[in-house]
Amino acid sequence: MSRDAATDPRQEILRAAARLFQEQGYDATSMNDVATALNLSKGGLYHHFQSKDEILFDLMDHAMDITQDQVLGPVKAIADPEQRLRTLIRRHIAVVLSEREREITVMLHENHPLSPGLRKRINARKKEYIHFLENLIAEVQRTRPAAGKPKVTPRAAAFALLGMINWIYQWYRPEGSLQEESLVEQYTAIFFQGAFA
Amino acid sequence: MSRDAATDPRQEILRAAARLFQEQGYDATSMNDVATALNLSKGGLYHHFQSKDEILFDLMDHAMDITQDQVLGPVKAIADPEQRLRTLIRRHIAVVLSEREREITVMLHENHPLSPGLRKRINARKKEYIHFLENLIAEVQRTRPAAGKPKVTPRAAAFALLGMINWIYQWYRPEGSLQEESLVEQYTAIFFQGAFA
DNA sequence: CTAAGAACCGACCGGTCGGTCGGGCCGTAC
DNA sequence: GTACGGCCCGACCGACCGGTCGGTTCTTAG
Repeated sequence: MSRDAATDPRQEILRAAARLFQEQGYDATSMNDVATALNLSKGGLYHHFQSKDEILFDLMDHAMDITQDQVLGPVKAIADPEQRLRTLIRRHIAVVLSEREREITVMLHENHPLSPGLRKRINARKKEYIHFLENLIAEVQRTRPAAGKPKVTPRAAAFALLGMINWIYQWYRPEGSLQEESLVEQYTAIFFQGAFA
Repeated sequence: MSRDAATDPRQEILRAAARLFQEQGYDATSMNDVATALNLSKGGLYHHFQSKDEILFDLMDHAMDITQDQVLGPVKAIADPEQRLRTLIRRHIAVVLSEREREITVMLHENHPLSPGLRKRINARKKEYIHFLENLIAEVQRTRPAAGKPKVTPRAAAFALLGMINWIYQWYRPEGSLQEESLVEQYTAIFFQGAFA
């Protein structure tokens, strides 16, 4: 039978590594740090992973899985384009802020040179997300009869939205005054109507 | 008499280091790399800087100087709040995209642990920028009589705008189809009226 | 019980890193 | 001339890194 996810050693290692990479950065975290955090020796750690890069890749790939499951999947089930976009914003912010899903911020920040093959796989998944968002924005634009033709291309709008949200990890502190729910509403308002509506 | 800026060895070193840090990252760039890029030995390099951290700090401090000179300074001279904000967006984007000012992206991306004292100085300058932007947005909100009270706080709007712009370095390629002028107009439009105006 | 394989340990390796140091070169002052 | 300081070289150091390896312990199937 398959492994219980809670005690699968690879999953545990990935969780610990994600925490350390997020706190100290990938380069500043040694394999010894990861092993020690798990009450393991470095040799023991290498029994489960072949290399440090493999850990990073698995982490990033897992981060894309999370995005797929928590954002893209649920969102695709929504019929109305505008509601679909609003939900995407809400869920994307939720994933970035999630304490449990530290892989996401690691993936957003680290751009350590993986082997070209692995790098391509991650980039392909990122691009898939961008294109989905781009198409979704284009769809919403079509349902909203603007006065003239819209000034903003779906592509630029997609990058702007991703920037707004993906930058949050740089300044957000859970103990701060700006809470998740308020953030979702305000960012949604800015993207749909601007900061001065 | 004071040094000519073009031949000041410290400035030359900072330029070279900025280029390498941007291309390969701070950790992945050795002092030997920096020295070699300048046809210098590592020992010679250490004649001008005491440590690698000192280079990084000077780089970041210089990046804040550039922001001061190229963005904050010129913008403060503009009387009309809305024009002031529009110019800030334009100039902030210009600085992030500037090929000559690589210090900026290094500062945006690297968060290597500097000594607490140095770190505080950089953070203080960043906060000063944020507060200026926050106040400017509040001022524009006052000049624009919104229907009800504005839904968006100046603080959230400031972070959203900074995220949009500071994230650009993650995806922008000068040879791409989206050019600086178009980017400025579209980002400005999104921030003022949303993506669907 | 035994045997086998997974899990793990800890010593170790080659290499690289940031940083040091003693000394050499060279323009300038006297 | 010579003494001196700025500038620079290149050999070197200790620490640490990612990764390896031979061997030990634990688990489990038969």
